[in-house]
Amino acid sequence: MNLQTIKASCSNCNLRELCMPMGLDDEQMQRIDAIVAKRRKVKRGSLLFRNGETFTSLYAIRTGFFKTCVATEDGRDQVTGFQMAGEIIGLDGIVNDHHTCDAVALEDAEVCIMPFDKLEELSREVTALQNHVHKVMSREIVREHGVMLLLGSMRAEERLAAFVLNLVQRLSARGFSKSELVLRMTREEIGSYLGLKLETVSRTFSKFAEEGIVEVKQRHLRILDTEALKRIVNSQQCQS
Amino acid sequence: MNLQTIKASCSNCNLRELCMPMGLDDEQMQRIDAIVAKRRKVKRGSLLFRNGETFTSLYAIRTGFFKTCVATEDGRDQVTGFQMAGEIIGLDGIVNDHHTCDAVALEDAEVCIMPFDKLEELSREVTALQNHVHKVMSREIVREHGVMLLLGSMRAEERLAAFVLNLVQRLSARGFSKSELVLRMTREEIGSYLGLKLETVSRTFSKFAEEGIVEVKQRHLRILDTEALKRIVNSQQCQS
DNA sequence: CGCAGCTTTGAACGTGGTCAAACTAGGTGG
DNA sequence: CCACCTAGTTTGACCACGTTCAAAGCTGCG
Repeated sequence: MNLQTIKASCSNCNLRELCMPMGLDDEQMQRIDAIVAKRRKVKRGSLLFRNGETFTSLYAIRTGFFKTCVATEDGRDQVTGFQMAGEIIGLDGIVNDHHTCDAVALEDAEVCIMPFDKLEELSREVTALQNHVHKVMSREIVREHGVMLLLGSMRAEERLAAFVLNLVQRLSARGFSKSELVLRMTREEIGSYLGLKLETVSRTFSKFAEEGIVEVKQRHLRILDTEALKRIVNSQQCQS
Repeated sequence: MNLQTIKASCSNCNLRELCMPMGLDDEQMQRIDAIVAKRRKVKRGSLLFRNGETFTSLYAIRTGFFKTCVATEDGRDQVTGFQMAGEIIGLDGIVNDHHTCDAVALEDAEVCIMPFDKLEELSREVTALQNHVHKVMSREIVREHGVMLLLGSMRAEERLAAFVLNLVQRLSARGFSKSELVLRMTREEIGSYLGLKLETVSRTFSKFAEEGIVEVKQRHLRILDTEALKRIVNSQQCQS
């Protein structure tokens, strides 16, 4: 268990606009600060929370990179998402007061702890916060619709192209390069997320590289032709 | 457009325990009644809301059966869920104030209209309602995790078995038979939901029928061996 | 240096997709 | 009332995409 906790402060956090509502006055900001009191460091490879664990808090990622995954009794498992700085995880725990998936840090990470009872309490008084919480949850629902579309109707190349575009888009929204990125996850984890085997992911990357669309060197990825990736995703092939 | 609206009342609705929080006092119940003021009838085949439409309300299904589906520009589309009485639809619209999927009635239906601004307002005062809204959204997130697991890691037979078991479980929770059901959707819609082609759905039903697991007669389905279906879903075949 | 974990690549195979045709049920109009 | 039409379903034959199994290569770390 990794329980190192540190005092947090949203008011002077540069990720504020990503995980908090906008247009709050000083008093409201302070009240949020009071609630998001602590941070927690999570070492690469260790869990922020695990399936079955009691749910108490949502977590805002400050630094680092996570995957969430669900599992069946018979040992199957499925990566349900990759999360980066500014994103909120733990929403799955609200229904039944315990988590239904694992959250694993793919690199050393730090999260802000947001106790959910306090969050509910405050969002009864701060309308902007209430609305924000609703939007965060709805956004997650819409994101998952997109993943279902991907898993249900796309071919391997389309899936991987969509995946890369999505990653680079989120990274560029955080000030990183639009054309270069380091994959924080293994081929197997990408495959699990995309409903493919790791060999297929590897092969498809190689194919993209042969075609001059990307440069792949292990986990390092350079995008040479973004438009080609977009064309692959929107290829009318599966017109039905 | 189908705008027939009728006065609603949650307080004496027999689906109350499905779509509303429990343990409310009379005053709270009345305030909810005041908000869920109207119902709307939706004819088989017509839309409750469509992609792009402005979001104003959530809908609680009173009678009937819906599908929701998302689409890409290039004509691909994906059924993201089937919803029945007591379930809430429209959550996708909260993030961006407009819907991102279509909701189609698969049989004549009636829904209760819950204006979302009013719902937010009241849930600031009625804690049980606030908590309920959060749980409804979280439940949808968890459900979608399950679909992702299905689409990402199961084979055709496993998917269809899981689908049938899920349907019959939800129906039996509403007082219907555990062994007999009428499919409200086409093979194509089932296929879209499960990431399979309609022919595969048909073939797999036939296979189950040959094996004596179910009896299939068009849309009418009788389950002869529930345990066999469960075994198919939990088959360790994809042990990885 | 040597080992473990991850990745790449090849060859053979199988599940599910594609295309096509026949069949069924339900609704409409002559 | 039956003939017809449409939408949906079933079944067959063939094919392709992605999986499986296997081996070799790369990278980083103790």
